[in-house]
Amino acid sequence: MVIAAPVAARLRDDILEGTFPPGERLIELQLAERYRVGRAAIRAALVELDAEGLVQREANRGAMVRRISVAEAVEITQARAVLEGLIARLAAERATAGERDELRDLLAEMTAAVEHEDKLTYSKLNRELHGALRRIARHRVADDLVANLRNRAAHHQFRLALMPGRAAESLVQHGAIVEAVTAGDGPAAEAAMHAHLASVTEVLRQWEDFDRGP
Amino acid sequence: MVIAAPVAARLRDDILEGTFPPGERLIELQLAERYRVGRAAIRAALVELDAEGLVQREANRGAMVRRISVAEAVEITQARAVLEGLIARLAAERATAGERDELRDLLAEMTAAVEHEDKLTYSKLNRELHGALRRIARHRVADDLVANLRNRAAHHQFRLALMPGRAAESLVQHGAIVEAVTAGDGPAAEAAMHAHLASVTEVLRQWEDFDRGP
DNA sequence: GTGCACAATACTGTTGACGATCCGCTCCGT
DNA sequence: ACGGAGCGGATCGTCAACAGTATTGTGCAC
Repeated sequence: MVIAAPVAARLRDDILEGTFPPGERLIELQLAERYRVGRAAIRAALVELDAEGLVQREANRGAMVRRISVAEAVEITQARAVLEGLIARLAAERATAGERDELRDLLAEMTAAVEHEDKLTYSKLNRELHGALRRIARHRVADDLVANLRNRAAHHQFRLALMPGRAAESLVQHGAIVEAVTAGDGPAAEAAMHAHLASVTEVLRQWEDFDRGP
Repeated sequence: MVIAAPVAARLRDDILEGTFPPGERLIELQLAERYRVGRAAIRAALVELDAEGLVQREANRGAMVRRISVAEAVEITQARAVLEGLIARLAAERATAGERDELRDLLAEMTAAVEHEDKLTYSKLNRELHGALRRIARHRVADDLVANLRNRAAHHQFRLALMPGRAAESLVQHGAIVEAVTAGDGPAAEAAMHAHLASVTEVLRQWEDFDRGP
């Protein structure tokens, strides 16, 4: 995490933004040339991303961008649900006045984005809101775990954000979360976060049925 | 995870069983000789264990066994609480008749261990019970996360197991968990698991106050 | 035309050596 | 005695070359 950080970070970004789609083979020599580093640095980065679950490695067969099935995305979202529930509860207990304002501002921007039907901005603000909660909760362990889980399911998350009507539904749920957190009501914030991610899980489950349908 | 697996696994075991205590420096050349492998394999293993949080690496300064503060152990236990709560709930929903018997048997053995004041056996059965629940829940993502969190706080966990009277208190809580799971009551199982790990958190918090006391 | 043995290829895994960096220690000036 | 510059040992980071293994393509027999 320390030494290969620059290379691993660049490779991670490229994977997350789709430059290397799921299933793409990651050949050490090509990556070494692309990032202008030695093969050793690439190897270290691949080991790191493998441990993160973003990359899959097989002995003597090389590495590839990990494919996340919908079923696995459901599991990831369930794990996120309980962890972000914890984060929401702590955020409600620990938020300062300034941080509460910040959350309300973010929610206002999200509302505006929905009104303008700007899905991309909404998706970005969505990430920012969840990130703000993690920062406010000041819980390093949960923060790291959630960041990793989010990355793993990033593709499905993106697909979800583009669904028609999804942003509006999501906005209501985020409103409930922000309301509970700013009110300092931990249990309500946790419940609201659970409800939010349970609804995400539901959508994913429908895809699961659809994807393996006829 | 794949190729360095054998070396990483051996090193992990040695760290967990205390052969390399927290703070111990892990020098690549020494480890390479100890495990009869090249330095490259050691490097890969260290990167992997770094990502797991068991080892800390600094550029040009080498690796050492990560020290986990009591404060961090509290965070780890909180994260475990919500994840194992999810596991307990799923286990309650998914356990077969045979698996329910297995849980009851484990609980009976734990009761016997407490009666004989056999802390070591109790600790081992404790791990087995939590492991059985993870297996029964069939939730790969949560399983992996919890396994990792458990490893990270292993030392504190061990210290906890040796506390006088701790086993008896723990037994009651595990009884509640097993009862809820075998009854198929998901929410009750989740609540019982939360209560159990909340009590662990409480003990850790007392240590935190004590450790940095006078 | 089809199936199988076999060779060519492509990539990974490993090794050894070299250069870079950091830490502790000594030495010297004040 | 004290503090800072300089030196040396220890250890990591990187590179180039080689060996090993899986995969692909080719030719031959039938």
